[in-house]
Amino acid sequence: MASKPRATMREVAALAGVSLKTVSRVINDEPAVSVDVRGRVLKAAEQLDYRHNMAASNLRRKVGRTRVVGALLQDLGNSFSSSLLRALEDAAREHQTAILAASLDEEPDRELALVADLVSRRVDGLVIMPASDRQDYLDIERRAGLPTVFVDRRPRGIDADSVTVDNVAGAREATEHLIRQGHRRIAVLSDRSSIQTAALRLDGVLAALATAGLESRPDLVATELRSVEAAEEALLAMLSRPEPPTAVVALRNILSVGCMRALRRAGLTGKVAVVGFDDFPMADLMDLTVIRQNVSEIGATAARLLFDRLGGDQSAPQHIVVEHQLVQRGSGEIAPAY
Amino acid sequence: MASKPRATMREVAALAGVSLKTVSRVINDEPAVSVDVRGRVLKAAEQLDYRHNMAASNLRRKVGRTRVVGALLQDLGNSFSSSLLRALEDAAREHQTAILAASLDEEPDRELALVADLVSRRVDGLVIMPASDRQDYLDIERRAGLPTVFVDRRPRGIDADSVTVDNVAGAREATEHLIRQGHRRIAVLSDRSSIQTAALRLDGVLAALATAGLESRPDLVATELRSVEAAEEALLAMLSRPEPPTAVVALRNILSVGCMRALRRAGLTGKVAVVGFDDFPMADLMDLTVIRQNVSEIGATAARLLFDRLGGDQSAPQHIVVEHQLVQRGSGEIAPAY
DNA sequence: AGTCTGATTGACAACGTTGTCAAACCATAG
DNA sequence: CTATGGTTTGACAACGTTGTCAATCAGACT
Repeated sequence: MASKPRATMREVAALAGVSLKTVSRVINDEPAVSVDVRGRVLKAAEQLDYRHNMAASNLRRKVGRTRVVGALLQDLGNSFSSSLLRALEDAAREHQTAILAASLDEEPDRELALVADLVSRRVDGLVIMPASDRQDYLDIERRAGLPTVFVDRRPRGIDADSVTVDNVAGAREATEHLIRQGHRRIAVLSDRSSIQTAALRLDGVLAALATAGLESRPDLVATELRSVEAAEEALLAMLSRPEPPTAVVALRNILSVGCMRALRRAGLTGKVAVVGFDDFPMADLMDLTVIRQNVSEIGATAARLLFDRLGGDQSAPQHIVVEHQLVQRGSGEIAPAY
Repeated sequence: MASKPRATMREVAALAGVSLKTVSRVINDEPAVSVDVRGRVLKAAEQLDYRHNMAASNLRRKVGRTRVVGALLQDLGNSFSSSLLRALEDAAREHQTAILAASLDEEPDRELALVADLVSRRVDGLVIMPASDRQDYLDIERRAGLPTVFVDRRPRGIDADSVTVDNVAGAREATEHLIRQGHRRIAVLSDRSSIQTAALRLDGVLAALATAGLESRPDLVATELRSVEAAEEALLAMLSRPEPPTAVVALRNILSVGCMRALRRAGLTGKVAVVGFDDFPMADLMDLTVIRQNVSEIGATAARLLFDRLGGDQSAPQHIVVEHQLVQRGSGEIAPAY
């Protein structure tokens, strides 16, 4: 338990009877080392349990890459963020790069703090699903050579790469789909309106309603819903009012879950139509019709942009919009009950 | 785009007209600095966009902690791993520690490679859900002062802290629950048998069957199931045979999903009883009865052990077993149909 | 004025590694 | 035997920072 400090190249060199620099050469597989010296060094390193110190190495190297990128996502526990992280990881692995991951939980302060932390750790790049209003504070870091790719949300106050979906169009299509089934009283469940994606999706829903000549009914629009439970309660309240909705658009995966729970509690599963935004692992088992974002593709694309930048790509920032898709599974194809 | 290199303390010192060491003092909030010097330094640092370099700092410091821990989990995209990661993150944040996360995908080689990588990055500690048979290779690292906590699976060939559930008991209870409903032909869906948890859970099922005087029927035991699809196909095959199962124990979350899909395709949802091992976000909406592991508690406990060790705790390794729970939601309480 | 005290500041070495360059070595050719 | 040329090796500085310690300074006291 005494925890002896780790051996350094200096100690390996002493044991092998060579200079420190020769050890460095062996460890880094540089060519100009005779076979027996190489053998002696490796043996000494083995005996002392030598482990290369990447931090020291990076500090000294000319082009010191840490081979770490930061991933600042909304909530690593949510399937959207975790799927994204997984896609990033797979891409990063191909570049021998590790990922420092953290959750922002829609808190701008945490975003600032975590970016500062990652910068002081000198990560090679950043993938961020921002919680803040404006990201102009990142300009300094980008100019200092920190490539940054935005995912899920467009950057504001700064021109940087982004990978998003067309949230307005997706939400519009979800709504139009329900309108086509004959629905006129369509409820909307949305997240905090300060969140860019939430606002855009709500816009899309309202646009579709307006186009169809349906007045937007405040009593059927619930926003600022931050949890499964909040969505559940909000929808339950709507369902118990005089003119209940015959269909629901749930604008985020956890809101879809709350929605399904509410319908079940009200005994209305299969009676009230639902279209959700975001697909998730079990959605098919609940017959849930959704607007699916291809999360793997979003992640892979973001990683590609990032590593292209790290490879020296200096071209203008790109804003890639990944195709979404209406996946019909039944819940969205239910006709109005009354 | 020219990406000027970041300013160093030396440059800040030059601009502020003080020595490098004084800048260091200001940046680290050390006391013995006069107010006006402090002001000059901060202004210079601001002007040059100075960012502290943690790697260099750690290298020099006496007790150089990187304030990074590694989390080697099975699959960051799976809800079990991602929930665990989230719990670890929350605990780590309280210790101003970041997390390097990676997926092992049940590949022992990747485990070895990732551990080596994390060691060379000098992470302060390690949380690992191992993919390998034996982890004796970690002994060297532990002796060199790398605290290691195992989650979900017990260590083998090495004595280190662990946080697990009682897989045998959990699986036994799941099976007994079905037996109590009168089931005699109980199918089992299990993962690769080389995976410790899979093997233990299967043991638990077989023990329960044996105790109840039910012979284990090879035609109702499917192992080596690595995906939702594999589970789905395996169960579908069983259901189409002469003596189909009247109940199923699915020993992992994705296998539960495959199971539910198969039942739905066979038109047997609600007819065949199911108990799953592992809860997951939508399980309640599918009426799925499960053995729930308290994943947040597992993660929080693992983090507590780890940070206790980092705080100097030298006591004997602990093996904490977190309570599991049978959550009845309907699918497990269905009586045999024939 | 001279001395002391405590606060402030800076010079220098060191953390573990790699880049640079010159020295030492070896074998072969003349 | 010496000159030549290539291969192998090591001394030294440097990366950006902090620990150590000594130097300087201002003010207070004799």
